[in-house]
Amino acid sequence: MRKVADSTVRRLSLYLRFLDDFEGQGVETVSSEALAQRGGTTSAQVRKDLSFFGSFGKRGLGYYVPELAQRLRQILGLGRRYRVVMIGAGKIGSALVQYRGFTQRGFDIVAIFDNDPAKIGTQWNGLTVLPIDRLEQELKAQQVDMAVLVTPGEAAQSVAERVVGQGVKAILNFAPVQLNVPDDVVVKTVNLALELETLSYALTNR
Amino acid sequence: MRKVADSTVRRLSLYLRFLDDFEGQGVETVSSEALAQRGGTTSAQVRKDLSFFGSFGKRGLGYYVPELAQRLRQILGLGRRYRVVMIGAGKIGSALVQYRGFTQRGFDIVAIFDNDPAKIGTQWNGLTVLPIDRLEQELKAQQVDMAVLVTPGEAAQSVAERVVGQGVKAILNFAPVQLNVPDDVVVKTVNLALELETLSYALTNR
DNA sequence: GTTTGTGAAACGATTCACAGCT
DNA sequence: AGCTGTGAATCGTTTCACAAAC
Repeated sequence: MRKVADSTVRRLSLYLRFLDDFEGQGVETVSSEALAQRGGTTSAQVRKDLSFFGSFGKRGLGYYVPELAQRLRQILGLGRRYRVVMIGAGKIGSALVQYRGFTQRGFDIVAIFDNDPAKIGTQWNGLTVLPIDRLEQELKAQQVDMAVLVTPGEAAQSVAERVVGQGVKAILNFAPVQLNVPDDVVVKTVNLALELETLSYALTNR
Repeated sequence: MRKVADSTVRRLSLYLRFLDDFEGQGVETVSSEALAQRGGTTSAQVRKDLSFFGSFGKRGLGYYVPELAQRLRQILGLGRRYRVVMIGAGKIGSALVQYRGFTQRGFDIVAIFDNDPAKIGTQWNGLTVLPIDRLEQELKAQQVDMAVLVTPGEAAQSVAERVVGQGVKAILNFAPVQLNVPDDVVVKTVNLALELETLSYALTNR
């Protein structure tokens, strides 16, 4: 089952959200065409995406909404909760800590770190901001699945190395730099400046 | 020059950041290989990316750092400033308003809207939060290039239609929904839940 | 009759490899 | 000799189209 395109996984995640909506509206079955329309893609694309993982539909009928949702949750690894540490208690970090979607989707923030003495010791959503020196100690003390990096660009690589050194295998990176990590570590970078620049490109070239 | 892949544009934006670094270090020329290494890609990729827009290098030598940087700024449409409105003065909105990278890269936030009476009238980084009812009026009064949407999911589509109705052609969307807009409007969606789910997928399937 | 699941075809992006310039 | 610029080859993804299932 290896080697499924990133674009496919992202679409699965979208489909799951649509299924949740459909389920909320009491819809029982859904066709690949209906999912496609909601997601701005084609029915063939939907079926192909799903086909990498099995065949979940009934011909002539479509997919049972709750069943397909359940399958997708399983495929995406959402049948469990994840323990997440946040590194950087600045503006974006603070917004993320309070973001409901995190917890709702199964991601629990279990520690927050910063190196600013003014922030260390303050309370964020029930968690005390810890000094960054305590990073290794805390990662050893509690099992952690992911790190969210919200540090300045200069600090990001070194922090990444420290969390990777403690066995963390997934990083969500908001620092505007390209992180260098071993092959068995997954990094997703969200780079705002880059998104803005693709918009400015699109506005310019029309 | 039409029809350049999104992935190409994103890489150009990365290269530009590397060139800024190189320039800061006083490096005068740079090879496609050097840029490639910094960006985790290949020299052929770098040259192909640039070749869509012209030939900026000298054979046997590489590229003049300041010249190539200048060219990339031009290609990406960064030779001017953009006027941006922010819609939604919640946690993420507030973090974004204060984010330095916005202004640094040429994007000026010129108005902020919300529908929460508790927020309307408060000051955000020198701007007064306006009631969302004033949206059309303000968009008419001042030329605006982009809208950043930081509303709840339910509100996003309707707000998008309102800004598009006033002629805005670019939207940066942080609401976790798929926006439906006319073909001549560009939307970039940053969907946190989706990024988290690709990470969880990656952690699960190894 | 409807809709899935999937090989095959079409399309698009990346990599190769080398001729041509400096 | 070194490095770019670019057609040609390769690889990966999306779309087509239809037989099989209900």
